[in-house]
Amino acid sequence: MARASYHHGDLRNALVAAATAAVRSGGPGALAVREVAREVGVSPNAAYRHFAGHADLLATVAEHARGAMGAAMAEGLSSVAAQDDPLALARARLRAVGRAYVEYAVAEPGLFRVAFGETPEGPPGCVGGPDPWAMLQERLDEMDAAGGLGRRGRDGADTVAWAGVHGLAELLVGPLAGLDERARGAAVDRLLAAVAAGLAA
Amino acid sequence: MARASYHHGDLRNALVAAATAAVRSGGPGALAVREVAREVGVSPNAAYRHFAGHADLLATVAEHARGAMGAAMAEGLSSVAAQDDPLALARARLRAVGRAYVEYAVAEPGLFRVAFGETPEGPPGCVGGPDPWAMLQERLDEMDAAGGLGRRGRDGADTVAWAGVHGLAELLVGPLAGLDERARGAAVDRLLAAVAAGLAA
DNA sequence: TGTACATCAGTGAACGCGCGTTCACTGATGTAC
DNA sequence: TGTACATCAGTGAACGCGCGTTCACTGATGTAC
Repeated sequence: MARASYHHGDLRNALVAAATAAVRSGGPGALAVREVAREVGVSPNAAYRHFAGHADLLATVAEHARGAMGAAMAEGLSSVAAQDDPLALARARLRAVGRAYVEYAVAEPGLFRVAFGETPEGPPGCVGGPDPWAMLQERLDEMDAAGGLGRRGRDGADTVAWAGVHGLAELLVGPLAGLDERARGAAVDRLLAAVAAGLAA
Repeated sequence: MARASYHHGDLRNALVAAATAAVRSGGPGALAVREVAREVGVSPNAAYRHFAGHADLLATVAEHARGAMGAAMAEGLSSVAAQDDPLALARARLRAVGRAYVEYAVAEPGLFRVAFGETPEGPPGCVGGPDPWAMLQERLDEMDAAGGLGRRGRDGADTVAWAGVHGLAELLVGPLAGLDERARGAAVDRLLAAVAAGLAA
């Protein structure tokens, strides 16, 4: 794995990849500039040629994690069967992105934490995939157009939907880790149904 | 602040208090055994007379934080006006504990994070106040008795309710910090309504 | 009521560690002529 | 086509730091007789 030449050639990407791997297996706290550099086979200070520092590297990992989340949601969305009833379709599409969100969190707890955790002052941003937040907005617009949002309408529907899905994801990754896959699936189903019902009321 | 005698007299509590203050202002990552000891005016290793180590101290802080959350919920509950309609009452009581949950999180983000964050292998536990989870269960039992849980009934209602409220709390403390108080209040109201509607469906 | 002694709750010093970051430097690359 | 030179992307060594934890020890407390 030792590189032949003095110049790495793709150090920035290599650093991001190694940093992502660290966060993936140990969460945000597991990211250390020195260790990432070591992993890539480069001296610690080489990283400073590509990132302002630790916080910058972590923020970059978060951007990529959000992109990956968006990609997972897009994939979930793409497998929703077409349907004549526009409301049923809109609901199915909203469910699909919601389910993908939770499943991504469970599959990648470390990346999930860094993607949507303490966001210190930075604009969200998103690299390598569609923006999860924008995808949610589109689903809710569809719901609205299909008449799936009740008395309270479109305003604030985004926060409700995001909160439900995000909360379940957090619980499944934290206090409710330990639920087996069956129980987890049931919880996801019930929560998604409740969100739809809550929005329709 | 220097203590007169060689023995502190109440070191364990003093350490917990200092540790709580540290977490309160900087989150879980801000807890350091040495600094806590310094704060209390005691040598670092004195802490090891009362706690197995860093993790034990942090877990103790988390227990107290959960107790404080339970206390906040109990207080919210106690101010719900009596009412003839049992279903309306049950809903009001559920809303009250839910609102208190979110408000506690916003008021004490550091403690909230440690209370319900990564729970590494320990049983939850709860000191200094009622158990939040138990309080939620009771509310849902009341909802059930009053006929407020719809087709899907009591099973899994706890996860749905907790997820909604917990998710909103996380968002308000993370990506949606920055919402002003008015917008936050509206989001809480709408979410609580959606949860009730979701459970009733 | 006094005293010997076990126990407990602290101290002081040190261990080894890995971190983020900066300094002055050098090997490699590519561009202008 | 060749060469001087600016620029870029790395290196090596060191800075100071604070951490968790352990060691052998000592001052204070309380209990049995």
